[in-house]
Amino acid sequence: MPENSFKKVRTRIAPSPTGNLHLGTVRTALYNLLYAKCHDGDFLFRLEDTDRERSTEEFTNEILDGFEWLNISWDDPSSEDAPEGATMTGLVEDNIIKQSQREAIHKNYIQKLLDEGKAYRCFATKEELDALRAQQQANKEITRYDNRSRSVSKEESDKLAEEGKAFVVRLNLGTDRDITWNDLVRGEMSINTKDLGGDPVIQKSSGQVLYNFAVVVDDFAMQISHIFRGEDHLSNTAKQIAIYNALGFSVPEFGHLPLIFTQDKQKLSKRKHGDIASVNTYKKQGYLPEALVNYLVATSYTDETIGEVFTVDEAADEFEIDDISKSPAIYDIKKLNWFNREYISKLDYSDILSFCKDFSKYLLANTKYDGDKIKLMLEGVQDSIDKFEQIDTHIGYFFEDFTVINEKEIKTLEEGKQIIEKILILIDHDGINFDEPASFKTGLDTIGKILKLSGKKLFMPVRIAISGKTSGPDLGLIAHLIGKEKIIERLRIAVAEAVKTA
RNA sequence: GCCCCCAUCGUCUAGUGGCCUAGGACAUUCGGUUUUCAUCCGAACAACAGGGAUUCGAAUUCCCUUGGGGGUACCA
Repeated sequence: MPENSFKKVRTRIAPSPTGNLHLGTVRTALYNLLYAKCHDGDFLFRLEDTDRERSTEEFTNEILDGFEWLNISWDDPSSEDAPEGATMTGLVEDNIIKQSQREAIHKNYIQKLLDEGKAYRCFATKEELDALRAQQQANKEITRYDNRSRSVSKEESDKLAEEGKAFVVRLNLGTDRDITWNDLVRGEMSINTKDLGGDPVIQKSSGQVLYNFAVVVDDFAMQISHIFRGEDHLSNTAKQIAIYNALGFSVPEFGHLPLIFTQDKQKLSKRKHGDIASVNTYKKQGYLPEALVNYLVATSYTDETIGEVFTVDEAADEFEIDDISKSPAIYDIKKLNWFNREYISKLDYSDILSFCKDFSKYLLANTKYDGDKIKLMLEGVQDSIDKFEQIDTHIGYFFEDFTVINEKEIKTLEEGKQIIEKILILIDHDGINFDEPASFKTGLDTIGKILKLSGKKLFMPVRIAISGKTSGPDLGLIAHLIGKEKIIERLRIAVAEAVKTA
């Protein structure tokens, strides 16, 4: 573990309730959680709800529900072994620290910086700043704030403020200075203050404190020792380190994680890529939280000893920050589906049943089948579903009649007409016992011998006739579940269809 | 524009100077098992972006080029 002055490893996830829970947020949370767990540290949660215009209660609940569904929980920041001096201000129910509860504290620190001359008021109007930018563009210069208000005297500044002139507060970054840190994922990092766009605003003219500032005050107050976040925060980190220094706080360790990309190699964003970025989508489609979590951790992280399929606890035992990749990971829904299948196939029947019930209109309205038959039915399709949303397409024919419209399938029916007719005769002579799943198959076997047919040629027409599909569980099982009467009906229809089109 | 980051099969990655004619997983294709289906098993396909340098030896170190991405707010 890298050394710093913090007494204990404490990490956090700090989502902002300005949108629904994002896959990237979850992955960031997971790596922070894993790092804390493998160092016997704490993993905390802070809600960054200071943007009053965009933050909503609805998003807050959605984020919290999402984490709960994923079984990601955080520690109590006020627990007995919390580091000395760690704040409890802003702590609300469920171990959540709300940033909006800490505004007074943020403002005190702004004032402190102002008093110490490390920050200053900037009275430049929007028009002034626009003109500056236009001028810089005309001169082909880099557009950035020129730190003009640094030179305003303290007296002047106080006077203007007293007169009620609007101002923002900016942090004095100094001149041409490299801000460096040893990034836990990327190694030595260095960003020059002149590339930061001028002295950053830390308090808006409305009096509201800005993200970069509030984060630093809160992270230090919470005694956060390690911060893992997306690499899109790289330049924020430079500004934040400057703020840590100005405030005289010890600086935590930073690690910048690779981003998740979409197929088109853009940052996975809710705005551009819609639902696929939102955790809720996966919940609604019937993914298992364990599978989603596993997939998310496994992109950008591999460990030979735990392999591909693992739980958070298993990963926490072996977690090494060095095993995190530096390059972005392209989001691959097929791989996620594979993970989900893996987890579904391992589920106990009671879980299968309860998930299927949540996603199936047929099971909801079921009066046809008893519990034993439902069990046979669901176990028959368990291995073939990617996500529970698909359940009804796999079991629909057990509940509802269908029409074969696919030309290829109709052709198969025609070709197998004789087989189907023979089965009907066999059933008519009580040659098949529908109480026995094996019986139907034995009957087919006999017919196959008579007609000198086997394999696909023998089975596929029957499969299509009784299920309307080319794949599914064992034929004997299907016949057993659907029952004599219905099977006869479907076989007769199939013969009629074959005749009609022949 | 400027700053920063990244670069191995289609995708996720293993690989930290010789064990690499580059390994695994997903996907794809083809076989086998299951007389059908699913599963399972086997196989095939397929990559070190390019150029220099260092070295007896480079996917691995350094430099350049190229490509991709991120940032550049009184958002978080």
